[in-house]
Parts: sequence; structure tokens; C-alpha cells
Amino acid sequence: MEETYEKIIKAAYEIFSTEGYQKASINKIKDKANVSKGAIYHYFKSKEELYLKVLEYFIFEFANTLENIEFPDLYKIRELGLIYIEEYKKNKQMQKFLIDFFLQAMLNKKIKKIMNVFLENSIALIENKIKEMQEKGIVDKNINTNLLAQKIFVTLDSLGMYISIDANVIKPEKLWIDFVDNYLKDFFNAN
Amino acid sequence: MEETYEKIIKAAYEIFSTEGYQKASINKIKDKANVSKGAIYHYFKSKEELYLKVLEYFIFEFANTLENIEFPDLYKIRELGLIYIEEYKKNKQMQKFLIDFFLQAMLNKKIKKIMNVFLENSIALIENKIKEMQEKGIVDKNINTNLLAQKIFVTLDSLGMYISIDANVIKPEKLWIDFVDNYLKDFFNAN
Amino acid sequence: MEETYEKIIKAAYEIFSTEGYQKASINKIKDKANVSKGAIYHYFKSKEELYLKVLEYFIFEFANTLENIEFPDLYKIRELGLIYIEEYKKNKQMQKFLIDFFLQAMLNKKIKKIMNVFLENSIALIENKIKEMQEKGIVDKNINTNLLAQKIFVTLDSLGMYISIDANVIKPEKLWIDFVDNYLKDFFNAN
Amino acid sequence: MEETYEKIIKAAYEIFSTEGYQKASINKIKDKANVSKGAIYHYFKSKEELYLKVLEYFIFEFANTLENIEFPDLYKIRELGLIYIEEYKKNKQMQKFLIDFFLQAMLNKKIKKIMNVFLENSIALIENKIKEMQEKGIVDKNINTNLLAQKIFVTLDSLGMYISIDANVIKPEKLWIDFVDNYLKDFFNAN
DNA sequence: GATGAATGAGCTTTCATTCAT
DNA sequence: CATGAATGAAAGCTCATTCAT
Repeated sequence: MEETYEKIIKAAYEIFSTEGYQKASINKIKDKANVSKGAIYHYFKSKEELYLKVLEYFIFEFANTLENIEFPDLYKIRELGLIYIEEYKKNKQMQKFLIDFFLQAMLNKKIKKIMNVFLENSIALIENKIKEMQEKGIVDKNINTNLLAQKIFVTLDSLGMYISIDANVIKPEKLWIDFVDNYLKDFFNAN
Repeated sequence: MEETYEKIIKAAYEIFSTEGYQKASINKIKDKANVSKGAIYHYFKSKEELYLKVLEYFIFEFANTLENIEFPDLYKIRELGLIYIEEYKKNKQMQKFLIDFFLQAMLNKKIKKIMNVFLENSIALIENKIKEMQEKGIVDKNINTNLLAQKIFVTLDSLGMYISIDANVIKPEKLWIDFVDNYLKDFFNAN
Repeated sequence: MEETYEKIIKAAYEIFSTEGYQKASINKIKDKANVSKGAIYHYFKSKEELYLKVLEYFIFEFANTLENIEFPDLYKIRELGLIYIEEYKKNKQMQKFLIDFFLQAMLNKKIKKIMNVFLENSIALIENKIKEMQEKGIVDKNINTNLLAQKIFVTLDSLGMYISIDANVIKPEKLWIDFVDNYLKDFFNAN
Repeated sequence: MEETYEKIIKAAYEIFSTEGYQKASINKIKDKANVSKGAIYHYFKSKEELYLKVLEYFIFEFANTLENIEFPDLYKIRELGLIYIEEYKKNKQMQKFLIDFFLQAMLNKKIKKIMNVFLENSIALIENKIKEMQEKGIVDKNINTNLLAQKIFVTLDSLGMYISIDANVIKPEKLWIDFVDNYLKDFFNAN
């Protein structure tokens, strides 16, 4: 059944995101998924391949979430950021997975490639949203949409990182509000 | 001799920063350091303790570098950032080490504590530089120096991360110049 | 297959009884059993657990042997003791295992518990034999059967110990005959 | 100074008697003795030699204790045994050391030799006490003094063993009283 | 599809011992 | 006399992977 495949992917995602790729073991994954070791090797030829498939799943979910976010106006963006930060504080798992994804990208060329595609897609998605807003006249037509998208992505990404390690010197909400008010607002048309 | 201790620390730093904490093995470290396994365990009671000592060493070096950087004026800051980016592209080791430091901070409470101290100190150092500039009249007296320090640190840190994974969608130089010209310049007094 | 499990138990019993728990190594056991290290850890989660399972096996065998011994009359008991001493002199392995079992019981609470159960069962077995003899009128009806059982067990156990270290000042046969003639005979009914 | 030598012997005795020979490590001994590793190897050429010297020390102390015990009459012997059992219940260290001594005697020929000498001397000491009592007319002149000495030694030794593992099926006091009243009394002259 | 027995390399760590100082 | 740095073999154990069933 395809059920087994999905059970493995989900269990693997959980273990990878709590332990990191290296420390995660096939044994823990099989226990979490409640399948046999053989079942895992039936669907995935190695731990690395399993990780790559989990990355695919993660990236797909991530893109989906991103796609469904609406950026109607500057005020809403500020609100959304704060909600997103709140979410992060509750669920640090995704951020753990992401940071390990970065680390593995440094150590493994295949993963580096996937990371690049992931970044490209994420930024393209944000850029598209910005372009839609340009068409609606919300955002200034003369700006470099790609650079703005990069900026937004990098800002959210780095905030998430500091949240996930409970860095108490870094104040994500303040940085976010500052970012929106002192930076983003310049690209929005006054209404 | 203290020589052996330092040889181990330096070799460990190299191995940890190329392989990450989990994948790094005492065997590889001993080979790199050209010492015996026993020598490592003579100085460090476990792999974890060795890592903690390497962190200390890393943080000390990092603070030293930070302290010696001069921020005379906005133009120079822009230049310095670009040089720093160039350096990073050549030597990705430190950034790899830093990202693994983040990951380990998520998985291990002792390391999380050290990470917090590291962030506090780094931001305090930057804040001091900004205060000096305020006294010299270079920077606006009314700004929140701590938030600005956070901002600078977070920006440099996240750029370093994307550099180290050769993320080609992210253009660190452009983001840096944009950051200086559209954000930092507001805090500087016009001359 | 169950075969492997048994091969490991038997090899482990041999190594444990010739080297003692601490000196016995998984490597020696795996070589003796002709299995891989992984196979051992597939069946037993640690060296300690393996030892506990070997204890189980040993205790089962011991109880079996005890149960099959017949104590028809005083004369036969004296004979049986001598045969048993002769057996011991030839095969010191069991006694070595037993003495190490005692030592480990002092150092490890789990083993101490097992030792207690082992002693209880052994003494209960002997006590039952004595009660049967009471019913047949061979043994005096008024004696404390439990104390007598303790006495017999302790005597045999301590003799075995001195045999296994080839203590030449201790004469097990003489002590045994003395025990039967000067102590046991008082509990038997004259015929 | 000779002080160091003695500090090592005493620390080694403590560690050997709490951990057993195999598990005891030179490191733990040096920490307990508060001396350097080199100091240990200055006085003892190996762990084995150290153990042999500790055995010497132990045997000397044991003989001393034995020698100072007085056996004036049967009633006192019974009392003494009970006191001795009480002592054992409080301090199990010596018994632990003794049982490990037995185990090591099975595994190592040098230790086996020492064990034999130890047993010979202990039994000889007891035998001498019995002979003194014979001369005083307390004990029957026609008995086999050596066998009686063996009997007493074996009984006390085995009781100590069961005490040290907290064997709750074995009742040392009852066994001792039984031993005195049903066995020993036959060898004493009526008064 | 799925199981889990089995492998063996490699892991971290301990340890008795040596030796220059 | 005494130190403690250094060694390297061997310990218990983990783990990704293979494969017969």
C-alpha cells in the first residue's frame, strides 16, 4: 500500500527534524512509523534517498503554505508576520528541519542542488505575489521585485532561526516591525 | 605540553567545521591532529566536552575579529561588508561551523546556553561600536542602538549562511548594499 | 532462527564461566558462538541483558538437575554427595559461574534479585524433597524442614566453592561425610 | 615516603572491594588515594602486583582479627558468632573482597596459590585455638581438631557470603545457632 | 510488498602501562 | 620519589545495509 510509504515519510520527517540527519537512525524511524526495516529499504534504497524524498515532501508542504498566504496590504503583512512568529515559537520542528537542511546542503552536493531549487522556488513564489500586488497598484511599479522577495525571505528565514534556538537577545517581533515600518513601507504606494 | 592541547583544538575545529559535530569522529580528529586517541581523552573527557572547548575557542576568535573591525563612516561600512562577503566566499569553513553550532544548539541545552552567550556578546560588541559612533556624532543620538546592533548581526549572519551553501538565487552583495543604502543610512547623520 | 539465540546463550555461558562477567567480552563470545557482533545485539540489548538471560538458562538447568536427584535414604545421600563432589572436581565450570554470580549479585541490584529468587527456589526444591521423605517416614516428622534445606544447600554450595579453587586444606569428602554422619543422621528415623 | 605506599594499598583495597578486581581501575584508585598514576607504578609494577600486595595486607589484617578472638566456652562462641554476623550486616565490604578473591583465585594461578596459603593459615589459626581449649580441658581431647577447624571456617565463610548478598531465604543467625547447638556442642566437654 | 535476522565497519570511550621530566 | 602526558589495544555498542523467506 502507498500508506506505508507515507507513514515512513512522515515518521522520517519527525525524526530528522528532532534529531538531525546524522543522528537520526533508521531504527528510530521504523519504530516511529511502525513498519519493518525491510519496508523502508523496499521504498528507499538508502538513508540518503529517504532524506531526499523527505526534503521533497517538506518543500512541497512549504511551497503550499507559502502559496496560500495572502499579502493584501502593508498593515496585513505586519500582522501576518507577527502571527507567523507566534506560530514558530510554538512549533520549532520545521525550523530545526530547515537548519539541518542547510547544514546537509553544505556537506552533500545533491542536497545543495535541492536547496538551491528550494530557494529559487520560494523566492519566485514571493516575487509572484509582489508582482500581483504591483498589478493591483498596491506596490510601487519601479522596484526590483526579485531583490525585495530575497529580502523578505531572508528576513523571515533568519528570524525563524533565532526563534528556534530561543535566542533571548534577538527580539523577532521588534525586528519584524522595524523591517516592515522602516524598509518595506518604502516600496508600497501611499493610499 | 600545551602544544598537544592546541593541536587537538585546531584539528577538532577543522573536522567539526567540515563534517559537522555528529559526523565528525574522534578518529578523524586524532589523525588530523597527529596525536593518539588517548591524548584527546586525556585533555577532554568526551567528544561533547571537546566540542564545547572548540566553541570557546571559536567564540574567542570571533569576538576578537569583531572587536578589531572599525566602522568609521557609512561609506567604509559598505566597503567593509563587501570585503567580508568576499572573504566568506573564499573561506566557508567558519560559516559551516556556525551553522552547525546553531543546529547543535537546538539539540543540546549546554550548547544552547553557550549560543545565547555568544549572541549576547556579539551584539553587545556591535552595540558598543555604535555608541562610540554616537559620541563622535557619526550616528544619530536618538536611535535604539540595541535594535540596530541586532539588525546588523542578523543581516551579516544570514548572508554568511547563504554564501556558504552557494545559494545562487541569493545575491549577498546586492542585499548588503541595499541594506546599507535603504536602511542603515537613515541612522547616520548627514555630513 | 532460534538456533542463533541458543548458540549465543551457550557460548556466553562458557565465556562467562571461564572468565567471569567483567573479563568476558562480547568479542570472545561472538567468536565462540561463531556469530557476528550485530547478531548478539540483535537478540540482547546489552552485555548485562545477555548475562541476565544466561542466568535464566543456568538457573533452569540447575533446578532441573536438582529436581531429578532422589534422596531415598541416609546411606544413599552420603553416596550421592561423594559422587557429586567427584563430578565437581571434573567440571569446575558451573561452580566458577556460580561464584561469579554471587560476586555480580553484590555489585548489581538486578542480579541480586535474581540470586534471591534462585536461592529461594533451590531451597524450596530441597525442602519439598525432605517433606516427601517425611511422608514416607524416612525423616523425622518434627524437624524444621526449611532450616534443614538451608543447611544442605549451604553445605553443598560452600564445598563446591572450595573444590573449584583446588583448596587443598579443605577436604570436601571428609567434611561431607562428617556432615552426614554427625548432623544429618539426627533427622533421620532409625530403621 | 612510605605514607604513599600505604595510601595506595588502602585506596586499592577500598576500590577492589567495592568494584571487584576487573572493574576496579588504576584511575579510580589513584583518585581515591590522591596520588599520581606514576606513583602507583613506582611502587607496583602492574595492577596484578598491586592486587597481590593488597591481598597480603588483607590476609594480614584478617589473621590479626582472627588471632585476637577468644573462644573461652561454648556459650561465648555462640554469642561471638551472633556479634560477628551483626558486624557483617553492617560492613559488607570485606565479604565482597573475599568473594572476589575467590573468583580471581579461579582465574589466576598466582592468586590461587595465595588463596591456598590464606586458607591454610586461617584454618591453622583456628586449629591452634582449639588445641589450646583441649589443653584447658574445655574441648574433648579425642576429636580431629583440623576437621573441626575446617568446619568452623567453612561455616562462617559461607554465612558471610549469604549475608553480603542480602539473601533473605538464608537465615544466618538460625544456621549459626543450629550449628553451635547441634554440632559444636558434641565436641565440648560437659561441665 | 513486507519481515526481521544477520553482518561488519566504525563509533565513543576506557584502560593498563610507559616514560620524559 | 613523583608527576602526568601520551600511547594504542580493546571494550561495549550503533548503525546502514543486505537478503532469505
